[in-house]
Amino acid sequence: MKTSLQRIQETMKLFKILSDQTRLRMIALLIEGEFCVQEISETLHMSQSSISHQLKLLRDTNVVKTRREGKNIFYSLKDEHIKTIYQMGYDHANEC
Amino acid sequence: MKTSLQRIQETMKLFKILSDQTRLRMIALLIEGEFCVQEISETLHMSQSSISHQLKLLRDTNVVKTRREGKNIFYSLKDEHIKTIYQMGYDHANEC
DNA sequence: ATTTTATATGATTACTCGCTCATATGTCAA
DNA sequence: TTGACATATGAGCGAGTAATCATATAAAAT
Repeated sequence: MKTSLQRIQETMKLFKILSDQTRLRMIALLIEGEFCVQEISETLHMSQSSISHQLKLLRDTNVVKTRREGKNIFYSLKDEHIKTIYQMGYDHANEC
Repeated sequence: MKTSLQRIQETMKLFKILSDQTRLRMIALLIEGEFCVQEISETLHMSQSSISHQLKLLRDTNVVKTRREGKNIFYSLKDEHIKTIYQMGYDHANEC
């Protein structure tokens, strides 16, 4: 049985994942489909290392899943939840 | 005309506001109604100063509005948007 | 087997952010 | 107008975090 405070902590963690520009850009990209690390890195114009670090965060919080294909590892959104919340936040933040 | 990156920045700012436990507890409280600073302070068991600092952030980002009544200043949610997003995040974070 | 390519990860650093303390501002009462 | 109460705010500190650099792991190619 979770306490009210624990539930708010879970909520906080979810929003924290979404409160970074790099991660949001990744999510926005992954909404479009499945991409490997170097594709993400090139698309966002960021180093392979920082992309990998952020992807690890998204993996650890169950936002994305991976699939290996040879040397490449392909990332995609784990489910539609994050997509829904992202789009809702996006719309609200930009409708004014 | 906003660029795609600017829109993501706006989205990031919105989620950033929601990515703190104290602010989430405040929002959860203000969903219930209108409260003055000391009421919020007592309810959350936090100092008047930290509450005021966080309320300033919520004011500056148009999440809450204020109303003075004598020595007290009453805070309430500015619109239903934040409430909707908060509840969606809350539900998603806690449904598993 | 060695090299090349793709990805992951530990350590370091610079920066951000939330709390606390002290103090300022504002309102009302005596 | 002085004091008490309510709120706001600036400075400083400590904790967390995102990018970088260097290096490790893993798969494929030669």
